[in-house]
Amino acid sequence: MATEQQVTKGPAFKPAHPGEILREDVLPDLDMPKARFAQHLGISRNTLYKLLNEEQPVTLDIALRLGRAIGNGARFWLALQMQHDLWTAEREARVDVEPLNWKGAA
Amino acid sequence: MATEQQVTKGPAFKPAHPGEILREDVLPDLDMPKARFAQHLGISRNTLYKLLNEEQPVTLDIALRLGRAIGNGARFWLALQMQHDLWTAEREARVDVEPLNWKGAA
DNA sequence: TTGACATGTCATCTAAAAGGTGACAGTTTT
DNA sequence: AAAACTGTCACCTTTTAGATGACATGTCAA
Repeated sequence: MATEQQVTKGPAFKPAHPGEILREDVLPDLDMPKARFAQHLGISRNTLYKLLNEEQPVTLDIALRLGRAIGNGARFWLALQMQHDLWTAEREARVDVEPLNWKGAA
Repeated sequence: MATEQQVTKGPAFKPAHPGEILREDVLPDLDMPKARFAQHLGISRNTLYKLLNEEQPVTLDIALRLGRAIGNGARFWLALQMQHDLWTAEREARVDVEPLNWKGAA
């Protein structure tokens, strides 16, 4: 019999990068120039730029800042990033590890 | 009126570091020397050591490996790490950011 | 029209951190 | 006793988040 994998099957579609949410949902409603927004968050204009362009992830630190500023908690942004990373890695990364057979196995 | 914070109030107790779970729950039941376990995961003995001693986090990469080997999916280990990081950071990190008032605010 | 601010974008530097290698002494197993 | 496992360290390398600074545009009010 085949050794079944795929324990937690993720969402069918690529979860949005936090930058997307930020760029498409938050920023438009937020009436504030990006430059000032960055400044308000206490990060550099450049970092915000990369974030919005999905070139850089939402870090723990940045999640905390977004959580405070926008008001939905750090967890939201961090989880969002995690979903995204997981989804990507799960179908890109070539991790060659065999499932172990042990007492506590499912 | 006071500007209410605390959007997602986390767990009351410090969420376990993945290393703890690994060390206390998994490894004992798993009948295998740590050295071999590390080797099986495709990581160095040293990295496993630091992980078990909670000196190093479960990375995306390592989460994938644990997920495969142990059989509960990467998400479990990664989320575990996130909980832990969040909890810690939320009460250690001094992030000085004001809540914004905007259209889409809660 | 000129100046103050905004933007997109890049190149560069740094500080941190994950992870490997190699070593050592000590213990357990065969 | 030899072989294998352990805890633990001191490195070294590579990657990466993030800052700074710069430049060319673009917009807009005075």
